[in-house]
Amino acid sequence: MSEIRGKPTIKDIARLSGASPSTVSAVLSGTWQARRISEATAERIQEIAGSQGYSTNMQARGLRRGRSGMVGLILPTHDNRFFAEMSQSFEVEARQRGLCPVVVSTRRDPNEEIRTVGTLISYSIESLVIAGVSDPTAVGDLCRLAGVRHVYLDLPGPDAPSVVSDNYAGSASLTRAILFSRQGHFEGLRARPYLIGGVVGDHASARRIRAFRDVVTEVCGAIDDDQVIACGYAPLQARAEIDRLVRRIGGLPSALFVNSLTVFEGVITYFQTLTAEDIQRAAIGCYDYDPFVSALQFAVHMVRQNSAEMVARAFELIDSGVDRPDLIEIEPDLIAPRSIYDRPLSDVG
Amino acid sequence: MSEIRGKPTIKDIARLSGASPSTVSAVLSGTWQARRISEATAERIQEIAGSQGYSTNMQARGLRRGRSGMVGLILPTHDNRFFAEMSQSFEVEARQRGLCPVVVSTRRDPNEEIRTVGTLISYSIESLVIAGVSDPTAVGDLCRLAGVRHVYLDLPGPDAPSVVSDNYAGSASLTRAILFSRQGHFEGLRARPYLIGGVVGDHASARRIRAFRDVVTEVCGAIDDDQVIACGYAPLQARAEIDRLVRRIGGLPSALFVNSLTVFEGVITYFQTLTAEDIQRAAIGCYDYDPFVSALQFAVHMVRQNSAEMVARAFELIDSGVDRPDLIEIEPDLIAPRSIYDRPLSDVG
DNA sequence: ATGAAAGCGCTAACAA
DNA sequence: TTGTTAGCGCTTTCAT
Repeated sequence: MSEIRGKPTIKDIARLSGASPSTVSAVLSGTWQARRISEATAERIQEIAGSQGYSTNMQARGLRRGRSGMVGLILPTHDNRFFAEMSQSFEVEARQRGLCPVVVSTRRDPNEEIRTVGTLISYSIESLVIAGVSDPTAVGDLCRLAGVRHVYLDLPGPDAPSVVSDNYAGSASLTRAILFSRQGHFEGLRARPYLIGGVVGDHASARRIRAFRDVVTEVCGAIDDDQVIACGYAPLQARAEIDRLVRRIGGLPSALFVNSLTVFEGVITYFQTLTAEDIQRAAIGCYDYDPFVSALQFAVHMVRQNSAEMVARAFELIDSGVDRPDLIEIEPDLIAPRSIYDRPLSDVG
Repeated sequence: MSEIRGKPTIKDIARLSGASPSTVSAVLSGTWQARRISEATAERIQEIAGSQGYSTNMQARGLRRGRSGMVGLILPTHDNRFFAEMSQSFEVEARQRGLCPVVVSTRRDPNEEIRTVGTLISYSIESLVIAGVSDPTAVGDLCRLAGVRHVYLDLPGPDAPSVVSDNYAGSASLTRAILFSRQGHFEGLRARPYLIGGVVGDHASARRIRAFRDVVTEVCGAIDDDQVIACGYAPLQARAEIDRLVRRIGGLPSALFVNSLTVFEGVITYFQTLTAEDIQRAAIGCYDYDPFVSALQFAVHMVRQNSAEMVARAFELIDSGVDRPDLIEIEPDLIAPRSIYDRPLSDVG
């Protein structure tokens, strides 16, 4: 029994089994049926490989085959229920395909985005799911140059297929929900509904804002530009803006549409300075879902994007090799306040 | 100007620049000072590489150098504020070191754990941070066999250094906090404090439970075994157990120590069936922090583990090459109810 | 049914 | 200061 220095390689297994490296390779990579290697040989090799603790060196395989077996997911941040759910689904889909999932966050920072995509390309990522980057064009260019198949998620990109939430439909439902659960006794500017958060330039916000405007116009008869406060997604900014709004109109409005969880974090921060009654009088909606938000001291209508479905569709697009910049919209669910228990909980802890 | 078929390689740049592949390699991998290559040559090569959109093939480099430049983090789930914060810190630390972070979740599933670690090893991961796996011994064995440096996080392992929260201290503070904010008018079994969640066998739970018992004994004079319900970390299980408890003792107890966010998710699920008054009468504590929990309709004392510090220490251990199974404990913070705003918000959205 | 040999892109001796 | 060469571990024709 000859000694092996480090991790066993195909050569070691070949020597130990009396077969050639190429035979061992075929057996260990599962292509031995096609190469018509005898079952006996295959079993012997697998036996030895197992007992030696052999595991394929994916760097070598990747180099030789010209691909790596890795798929990437780019997120703005892990620290958010919506994106975290995406990660979970992404891992499931990747593993189902025998691929290695690599999830990275880039904090909506354009430099970080291109640097990170560059890194992934260096590692010969096979395909990339791009969720919520700030500069899809730059990222897409990099991918195209490197021949990396890619799909946009959540926010569409210009040069490849995109899977997004049906932002118009979701926003329309949410807007209706908060409008119809408004309470009376609001006067002046406070009687009007407001939307806070998001970036006017981005597709999701644009659609959500349009739906908000449409529904508000339909229900209330009119809408002013200042009822839409697209102050980005950062909590701190949102807090400042909600503060300004409250000062300007003399209190919370009758209805408030909060455009994403991160914005909601900022808003809730500000709410702590108000009394519970003040808050409870307002009808609050949030485009995105978090189970704990479901249980807050005031009712929050939420839109839960179907991240599992979105990720699944993204993978289908990658599998099928489509690269036209189609836009696929997935309808989200409207979640009634305090209805956390209508949906199955995760059994993971 | 000669044509290049696919992605440019070092050979292409060599040809284009009139230098040799090894010179190009030295320049492009930043070791050219040591090789005393002239600044002029270096600049010329960098120029050309830039204009050709060259990027290092990390699979080739990794294969040649015998390491990959990747570090891994194994989590139970992304879908949890504590672990999500870990991911964020992990990425920062990894990138600071020029490494590529790979974060994967394994859902506390022993098979998934070993399969995933196997995959990472196949990819020649350089080191691994292992947070909250169910079978540290199996995972550690794999790493050791493959010569992968590793550090345990959150839950200690037997064969390598571990960085964990100071569970005893954190739990003692939290227990005190809820005991001292109990309200009167509880009789019989309901007057007693209870702890729910966790696994008796695991280090974190063991320490937290011990502290809970010590402090309860100190403050209340005694504690019964049935005041500790170590029912695992799964939300569904926790819901069932809290339900049983309430039936058994006739309502919520005066004080409830919830051992982790996932358990809290289950508990809050059950709370929805109670009235706000019922809940508000109980003093609730949660070992772990979530900003939205801070804003619930009832006060929750929380322990916020210092995940940034924990991750930083884990990397220091990896950097320094220590592999004795030392245990490093990082003191967590006690967060008073509704004090979300004492801490800086993320500015990421 | 199996082996020999070339080569993926890069780096590190060793030469010059 | 730079070039030549060998080889990391694997896969894949092509031969037999």
